[in-house]
Amino acid sequence: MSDPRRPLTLRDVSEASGVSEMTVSRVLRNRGDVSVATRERVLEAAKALGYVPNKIAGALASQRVNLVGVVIPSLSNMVFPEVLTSISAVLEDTGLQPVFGVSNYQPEREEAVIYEMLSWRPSGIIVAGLEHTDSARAMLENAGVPVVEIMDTDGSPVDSAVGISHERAGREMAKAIIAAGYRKIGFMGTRMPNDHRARKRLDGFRAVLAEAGIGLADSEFYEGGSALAKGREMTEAMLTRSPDLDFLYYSNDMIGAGGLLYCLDKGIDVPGRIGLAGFNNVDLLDGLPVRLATMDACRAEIGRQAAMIVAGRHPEGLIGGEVVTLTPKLEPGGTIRQ
Amino acid sequence: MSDPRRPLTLRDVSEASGVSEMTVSRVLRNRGDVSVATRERVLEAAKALGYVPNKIAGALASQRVNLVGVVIPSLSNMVFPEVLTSISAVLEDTGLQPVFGVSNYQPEREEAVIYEMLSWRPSGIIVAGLEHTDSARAMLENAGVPVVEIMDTDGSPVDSAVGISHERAGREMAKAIIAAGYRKIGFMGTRMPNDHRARKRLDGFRAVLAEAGIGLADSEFYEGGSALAKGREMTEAMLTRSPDLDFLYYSNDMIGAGGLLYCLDKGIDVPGRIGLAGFNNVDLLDGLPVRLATMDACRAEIGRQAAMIVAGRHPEGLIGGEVVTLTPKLEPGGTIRQ
DNA sequence: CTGAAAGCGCTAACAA
DNA sequence: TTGTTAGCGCTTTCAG
Repeated sequence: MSDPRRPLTLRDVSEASGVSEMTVSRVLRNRGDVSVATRERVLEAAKALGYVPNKIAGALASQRVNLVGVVIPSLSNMVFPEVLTSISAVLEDTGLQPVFGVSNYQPEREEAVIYEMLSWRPSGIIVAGLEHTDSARAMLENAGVPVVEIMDTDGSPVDSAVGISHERAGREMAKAIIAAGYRKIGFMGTRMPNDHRARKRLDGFRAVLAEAGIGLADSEFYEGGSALAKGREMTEAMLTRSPDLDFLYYSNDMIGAGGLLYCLDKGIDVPGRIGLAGFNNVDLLDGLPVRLATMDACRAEIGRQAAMIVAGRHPEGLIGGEVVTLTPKLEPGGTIRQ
Repeated sequence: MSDPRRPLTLRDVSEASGVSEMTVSRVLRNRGDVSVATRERVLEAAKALGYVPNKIAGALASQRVNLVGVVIPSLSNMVFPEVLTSISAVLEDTGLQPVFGVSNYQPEREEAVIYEMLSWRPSGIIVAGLEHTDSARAMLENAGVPVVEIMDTDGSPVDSAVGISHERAGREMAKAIIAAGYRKIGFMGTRMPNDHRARKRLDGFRAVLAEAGIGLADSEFYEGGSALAKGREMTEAMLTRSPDLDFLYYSNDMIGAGGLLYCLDKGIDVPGRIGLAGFNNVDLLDGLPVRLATMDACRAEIGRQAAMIVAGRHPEGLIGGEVVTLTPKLEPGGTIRQ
């Protein structure tokens, strides 16, 4: 050994086992026929040396990369880790490996992440949302690999899409609330110009209210901090300044849960005096004293289907263009009058 | 164009701009001196074509990869996404790119993830915990790049480590509880043989109790499901079968929060009749009606320092071996008697 | 079943 | 400032 810290190569294994590099390569990839004796000799040598194949070289030579890029806006949202988990689970059996990137809800950052990912020539890309910079969209269109946009289907996908209509989710919730007899409705959500899905839900929600001849009686937006605490604070503030509200619609379950805990604390009659609803159907809700009304965002199913689309596509014979629109289910819980 | 879907290469940009491949490469990497005129011509051509450099080829040629592998046990734990976020934030300015992998608390799975990562020859590896399969440990030792083990420092790191002593965290909590006068103590946690950190905390906790001549009066372990709901259920069950308990120690804040909500619900006097404590100091606690006693796991700081160690190391001049032990802070909240 | 030759797309090193 | 030449470590292809 000239330099003990030089990374090992196929050649080292070849020399150690007295077999050609080519045959070593075949053994290590389980490709082609190799005699049992040779195979064992090679495996033994590779293990003894602690050889780890160099996928960079392998990928360059074979023009094949077992990576799937996954771009999401945030990790702290609790929603995305769940999608990632279901993507991982599906890809596990396919030999594909997910690689995650986070855009922090910034379009330019997303563009940079997509560029970086494409430069590794992945087998596919999964990206949250349909809104991208022109440049990012162009890159995705020209990538020559399956592109699946997830979470949302209100818009024009680059290629395939799996998600729900957030506009419709907002509409359905508004309908249910009105049907239950609530009329003075307040809204709380994040102040994030680039959270298009939250915006679409609010748009749909407002549209139905407008059709019913009522408007949002109050609304408030927050940023940063603990969502549960924010929900509590905002609810207190809103009920103080608009005491006649009879319903609070939250853009996510965490702030909704905060609001619910506040109301229970104060002994406010829920859902009699006031109703509450969130969005996402996160696990957390199971542990609350009263179940918050919510709408399931189908996160696990979205991840599953997106991964299957990416995995199922052969590099050749690209068809693409599937759009899967899942239907979110309203979970009335115990915070909407029956 | 022969095949419109053939990925573009440097050669395409070279031909389109009338400049050699080498010069194009220099422009695209901002390396070496290139005249302004040439540079602009190249940039224009690259942009017009929509060229995305092939990092696989680049990495093979330069023997340099700007990737840092990050291996964590779980994404659903709420703790790890936060560590990832702080790692990302630090690496952002260094030109390094984190690549995440999840082991699901399975040693063999972790070994596979590490193997896969090393096969891409990353610039460094960050891995949660000090316990690995022999084979994984050997791979990390021979990787020839900085390896930082995070979260825990109770053990022998492969190279560097940044974390807290969970054994000590358990001890400190036990001391505080005993000092507050509690004597009949129950414990609840996850049933995960491979969650070494939770185990170490419990070990330390028990050791102090033993020194004080008291044992755990009751304990229960769960798996799966919503942690908040599990905390609620387990607490109800435990208080029913052991009504004389005066303290409940939870292995994480989520189940602790569930237990706290249960107690508040039932009108149990906290912390008078019974005290409660969790671990991690998650954001969520801010929104609870009463703040749960907990201990900060220093997640953000751990991620920050680990990323800095990986980033600060030059491939040559590897020193390694830093061990940073942070000191978790006890947050008494409102669930331990003063 | 095994091996030799030719390159994958890029960059280090050197030359002009 | 620009270009040329040789690989990086592997796999494809073709020949034994």
